[in-house]
Amino acid sequence: MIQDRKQRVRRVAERGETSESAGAPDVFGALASPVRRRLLMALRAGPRTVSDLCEGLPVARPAVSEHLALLRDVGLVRVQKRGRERVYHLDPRPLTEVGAWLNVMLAFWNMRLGDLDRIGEE
Amino acid sequence: MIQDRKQRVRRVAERGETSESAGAPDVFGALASPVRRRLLMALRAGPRTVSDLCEGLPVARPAVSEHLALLRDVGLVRVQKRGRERVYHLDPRPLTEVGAWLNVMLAFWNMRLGDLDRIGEE
DNA sequence: GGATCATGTCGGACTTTTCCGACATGATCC
DNA sequence: GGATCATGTCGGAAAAGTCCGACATGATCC
Repeated sequence: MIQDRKQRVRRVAERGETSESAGAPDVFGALASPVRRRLLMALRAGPRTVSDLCEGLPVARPAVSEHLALLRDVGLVRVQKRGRERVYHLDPRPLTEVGAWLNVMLAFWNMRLGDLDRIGEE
Repeated sequence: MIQDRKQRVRRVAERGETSESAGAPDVFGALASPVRRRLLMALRAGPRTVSDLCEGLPVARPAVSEHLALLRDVGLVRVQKRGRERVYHLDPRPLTEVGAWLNVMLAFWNMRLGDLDRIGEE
């Protein structure tokens, strides 16, 4: 999460930068917010409208709307118009990037589990 | 990553708040920074001193030092004094929290893989 | 002891994020 | 058409994050 969403979008639009060079928030950044993680968890049960998703959350609707926009940017959710509502669907495919990264780290763990004991607390 | 590290530490110290209520950065927040992810990846190969870890990174040493402090706070690394150096070790155990969270999300995916096709782009 | 090296931390600048109230848009209902 | 509902977006404030130069600390070496 290197940059403001508005700024980034503007820079990509005005100067033809790639999302990459403009510092697009990545999946890891998207998961950094507890609110966004709760949104994703809520969507696990099925598609939901924005109003539905707002319930039980500690922030007001505009904030939720922006969190959803960020999740949209990184591809974790998709929208469907339905009348005057927007229905959000979960799309967990970008999470495989996190999974892959994690596997690399935990592979190390499995291979050297015993090492942890030898690490002094100083 | 809800709060400034210095502030949080102060609040925990002065007012007896738990790390939880003071909004301690969690593992997800720790992984949000590319620099921190690179640090963890570098530590995969084995223990490293701070100077070693600084090489090839796009930021100066004080920044690296603070990133390491945050990783220490969430338990992803441990330190060992060795002479005038500090040797950092990887401790991937907190990553299991991320792994567990991810499994819940991806379980959904496996169970409803076909649904993705039916989601309209609008 | 004094010089040097490795590292942590402080002070402050700058950027990004988060959040909200207010307004804009577009669909629905009467 | 006008009222209403669901949602997005803007403007701006407040908080958090990131980064660096400068200084502090503590170990080593002479």
